[in-house]
Amino acid sequence: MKINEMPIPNHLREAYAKNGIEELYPPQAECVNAGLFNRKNILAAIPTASGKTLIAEMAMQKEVAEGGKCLYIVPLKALASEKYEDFSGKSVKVGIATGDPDQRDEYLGRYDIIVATSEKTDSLIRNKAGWLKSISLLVVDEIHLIGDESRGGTLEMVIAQLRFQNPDMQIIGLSATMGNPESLAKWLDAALITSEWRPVDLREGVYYDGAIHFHGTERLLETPKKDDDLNLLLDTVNEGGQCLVFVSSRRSAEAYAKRAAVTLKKTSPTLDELSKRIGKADTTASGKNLALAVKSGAAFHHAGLPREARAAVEEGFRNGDILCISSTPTLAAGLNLPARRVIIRDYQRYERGAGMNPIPVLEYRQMAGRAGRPRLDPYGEAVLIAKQQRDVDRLFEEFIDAPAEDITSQCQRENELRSHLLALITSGFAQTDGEVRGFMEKSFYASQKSVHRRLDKNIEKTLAYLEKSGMVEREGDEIHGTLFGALTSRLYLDPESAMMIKDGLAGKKFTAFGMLHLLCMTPDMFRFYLKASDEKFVDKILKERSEELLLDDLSEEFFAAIKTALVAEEWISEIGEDSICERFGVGAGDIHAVVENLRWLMHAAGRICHEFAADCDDEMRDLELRVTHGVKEELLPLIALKGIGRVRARRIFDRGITSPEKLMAAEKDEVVSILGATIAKNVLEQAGRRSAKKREQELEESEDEHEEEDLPTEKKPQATLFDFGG
DNA sequence: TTCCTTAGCGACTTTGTGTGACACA
DNA sequence: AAAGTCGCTAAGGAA
Repeated sequence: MKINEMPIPNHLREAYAKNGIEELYPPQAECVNAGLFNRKNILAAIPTASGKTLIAEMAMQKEVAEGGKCLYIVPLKALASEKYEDFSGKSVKVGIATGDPDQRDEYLGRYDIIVATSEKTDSLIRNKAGWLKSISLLVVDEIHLIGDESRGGTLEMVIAQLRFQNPDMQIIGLSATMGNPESLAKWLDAALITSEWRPVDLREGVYYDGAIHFHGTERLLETPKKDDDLNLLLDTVNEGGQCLVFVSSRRSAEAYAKRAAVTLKKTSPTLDELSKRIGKADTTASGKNLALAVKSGAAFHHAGLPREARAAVEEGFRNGDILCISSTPTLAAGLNLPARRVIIRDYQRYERGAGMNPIPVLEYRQMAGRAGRPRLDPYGEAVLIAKQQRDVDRLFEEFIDAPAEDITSQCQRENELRSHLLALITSGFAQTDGEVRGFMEKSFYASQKSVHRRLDKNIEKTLAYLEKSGMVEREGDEIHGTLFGALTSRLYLDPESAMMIKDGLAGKKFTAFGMLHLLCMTPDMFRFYLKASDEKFVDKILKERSEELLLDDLSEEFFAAIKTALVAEEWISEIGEDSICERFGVGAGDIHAVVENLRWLMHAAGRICHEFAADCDDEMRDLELRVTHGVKEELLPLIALKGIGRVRARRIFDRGITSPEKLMAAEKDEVVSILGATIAKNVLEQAGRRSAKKREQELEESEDEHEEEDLPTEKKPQATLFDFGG
């Protein structure tokens, strides 16, 4: 089937022709035959790299040409930017919506195609973005994630809500291969396309004792000299290919890269440059290891690395300079980074309380699917490593020849349900008990199970919880959200988190550490693992600072929250990243994750306290700023200036310039000598404007105070959802 | 023989990833 | 449960 015959805009046809795309891949053609261009719903469960993006793009471009609007949902922010780049520059207006401040939500309506993460979409629904009603084509990438324990429920609810709002909307689901695609297709009312076809031949095999065993054939490695996992690497490198090695822990990833570097011993100016770049981006021990390995052509990749270091590794690999990356599952999903050979060394993973367990087949498929770069490699190889002879057959059975798992709906889980039911009510999808039930009756969950007793019971329980928490109110048959419930939903908080924040300060004294710890205890916060060596920190806190803590508990979570809060506290005490990382054994990337997470929760907590809890607006606002910038309280006046971060603020402050006003009063030459001419000029201008404005405000405020004094003090401030600051 | 490096062994430790708010001149 | 780290001892090689 030819691209020329497709009912897509001319400019797109030309763009494809320029890139040498003239013919559809077989699974793409099947989608067309199934009614892709006739607004039929489609579920394409086909392998990675078999052209899913092209299917979606053609459909979206046609839809836009006919006056429609498209939403493309992805699971990861990194994927959102990748797709945004893909779709941009082709005569349609493309927007991106993630939790990062990319673009303002209101402006999103102006775009033809909007790329968004599932959580951001959920949040947009809760905040009633009007343009969502005009979405006429919905594409859901990696739709099999509907079965993901932690995030599947959100995706399911998002799809259900969008369908409810826009009954005529076309849906295209793009999925990895899974066990029960029929069941998902049925729920989506979609034509099902399944295929194993790939543009590059994929050979899957098991390595044991000097040879890779494939179905039918085997490949002997020449003169193996080292450990198995290194021989497999050398074999590919000698042929001019690259390797991706999947292991089960960060430590293993780093160790492998170290060994690979010693074995490869590649040198090049580009590698030296990359190595330097990485050394700058990550100055912790882990970063030094990486820089050293990269010098010799090997690298590792995991979430402990800061973004820039990760990006450098990805770039080096894509350009062919780095010959191998050993990686935790960070690279399995997401980013498109194929390699000639993929080595799945660790096919088991530790799970808390359950010991080592084999990874799901679905995950194996995603790793194996990274093998073979289209148009660059003659074939791709995915190799599992057997430790004993008898494992060879077992690995074929368990992974290579195994069917992928079935996916099951996750939206009936209690912690998912409480958040999503609240959203249904506060955003107006359901106003009565019956409507809540009715909505959930149309869920994927209900379509999978014929008996709905459990769902009914969970709904009942959850509604009772929400009512007890003061998030919803009943009036006869009607249910509606309270102000507290509405705010919780709009802030995208788990109701449990909102409750903890609201009640946490009651009768207690505000301290920064106590607040941080409270936030670290909420289900919305990520927490560090507790190591044996961390006990001394935790003990010390319990002995010396338990007064500051707002909660009392002895659970493992509680201790993990102490560690996490300590990391945050050091961050806002201007302690260097390196020393934090060393003391707590975490990566630079982890600190950024904690900070990001806390920024969001701090903001949310500020709003909740302002409206519904203790009066500590100033403390909350200060702490939010301190978390955002990583500074002590004393630097807050300076940090308000653009171009002044934690480093520059500290430098000026230590010279006795402690506020914008003092900055104005200081010798110009001195300011220039500290900050440099350009920044100094910019900053001085800002400071001037600020102090003028401040004087004005103070005048106004003193007038206000006079007026307020006459009012009865009993009157509570109206519960409006206004912002701080300004 | 002495000194230094290395190999081997056992005890001990640790164990993936990711999304979310809001909006300033 | 399994991989990696660390510290110890024994072994081997050079001076």
